[in-house]
Amino acid sequence: MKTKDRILETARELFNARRFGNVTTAELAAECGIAEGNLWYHYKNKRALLEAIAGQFLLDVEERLALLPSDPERILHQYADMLFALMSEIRRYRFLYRDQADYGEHTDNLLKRLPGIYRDTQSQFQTFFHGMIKGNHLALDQAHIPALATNSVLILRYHLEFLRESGQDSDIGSGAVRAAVEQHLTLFQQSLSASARETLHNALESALETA
Amino acid sequence: MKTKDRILETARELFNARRFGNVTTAELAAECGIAEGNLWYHYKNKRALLEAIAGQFLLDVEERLALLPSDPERILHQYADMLFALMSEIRRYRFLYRDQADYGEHTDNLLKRLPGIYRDTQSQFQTFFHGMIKGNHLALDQAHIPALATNSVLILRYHLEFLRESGQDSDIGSGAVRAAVEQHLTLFQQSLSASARETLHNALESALETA
DNA sequence: GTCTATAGCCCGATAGAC
DNA sequence: GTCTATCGGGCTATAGAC
Repeated sequence: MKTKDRILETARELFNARRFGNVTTAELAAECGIAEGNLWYHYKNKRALLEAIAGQFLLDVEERLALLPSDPERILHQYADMLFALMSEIRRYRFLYRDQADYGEHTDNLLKRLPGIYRDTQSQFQTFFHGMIKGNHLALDQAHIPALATNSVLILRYHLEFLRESGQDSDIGSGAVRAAVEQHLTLFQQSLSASARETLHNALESALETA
Repeated sequence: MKTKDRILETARELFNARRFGNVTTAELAAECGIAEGNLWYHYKNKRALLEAIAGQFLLDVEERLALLPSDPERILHQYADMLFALMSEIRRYRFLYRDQADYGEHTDNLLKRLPGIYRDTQSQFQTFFHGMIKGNHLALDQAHIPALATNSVLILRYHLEFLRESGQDSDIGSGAVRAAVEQHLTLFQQSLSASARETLHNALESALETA
C-alpha cells in the first residue's frame, strides 16, 4: 500500500482506539514507520487527514443508506444485511461518531451531514418495519414505528459505548456486535411472527459469521 | 460561596459544556474571576479537581440508588421520582459519564465504581418493573425484564448525546429531558394498564414541572 | 518521497512577592 | 488567600538537506 493510504488507515485505527484528540502525530508517524515530517508531505495538517477519512465515511454511508427492502420475499435477509452494514460502519468510523467534540467548532462537510445521516437512518429503519408489517412478519400498530426506529438506532449506535462504560469487553471479536444486535432485537421480538423470528435469527447468524 | 467551592462548581459546569480535556485551567480561572496560580493553592492539580467532583458524584449516586419502591400504592410516583433523580444526575455530572477517555489510564475511585453504578442502576430498574407487574400496572413476561431494564438505562443515558449528534437542541430547558423520558416510555407503554399509563404520565409531568 | 532539526504555541504547574 | 511571572513539556507544523 502507498504511504499516503497507509497513513489514512493507520490514523483511522488509532483514532478509533484512542480518540482523535489523544493521538499525537508523533505516535501516528511511529505506528506508520515513517518520520513525523513525512506526514505533512502527504497531508497538509491533522485536520486534512480527518477530512480525508470523513470523505470515505460519507461514501460508505450513502452506500449503506441505499440498502432498502427491494424484495418482499427476502426482506428479513435484507434487514440483516443492512444491520450488518450499519454495525460495520459504526465500528469502522467509530471515532467520527464519537469524537466530534475534539474537532473544534469549525463547520465542515462532516458536521453538516451528520444530522441528516441520523435522520435518513431512522427513515431507513421505518421503511423496513413498514415492509415487515406489510409482509405479515411484524404485528405492530403503525403509530409505534417512529419510536421503534428511534430506539433501534439509539441502541445500535450506543451499545458499544455502553459496554465500554460498563467495564465490559467492547473489543472487536468479543461478540460486542452480536450483543448490540441482540439487544436491539428485544425491542420488537415479541411482535414478530414465530417464523419471522426464526428467519431473522438465522439471517443475522449467517451475516455475523461471514464477518 | 468560598473560592474553593466556586472553583468546583464552575469547573463542573465548564467540563459539562465543553469536555474535561478541552477546558484549560486558564479559562477556568478566568471564569471564576481569579488568577490561574490561585487554582493550585486550592487544588494540587487538575486531576485533584476532577477527583473532588467525582467524590460528590459518588455521594449523589448512592442517594439516587437508594430510591426504591417502598410503597406499593405509590410505586408509579416513586418511579417518576427515581427517573427524575437519575436524569438530574446524568445532566449534573454529564462530563463524568462522557469524558472518561480524557482522564488517562490511571485507575481511581471513579473508574473503579462506574461499572458497578451501571449494574446497580439496571437492578434498580428491574426492581421497579417487578413491582409494577406485581401491582398489576404492567403486563409483561418476567423474562423480558432484564432486556427492558437495559434498554431503559441505555436510552435515558444516551438520549442527550443522541439529540446533540443529531443536530437537535440538547440544551437545558429545551425539553431534552422530557424527550428522553418520553422516548424511554415507548419501551413499555403498550404493556402498561390504562390507569397506570395515566398515573405515570401525571407523576412524570409534576416531577418535570417541579424541576 | 523521506529524513532531521527545530520553530512556535499552548498548557499545566511552580516560585515567590504581597 | 491571591497575585504575577515564568518554567518545562508536549504538540502541530515548517524548513531544508538528502
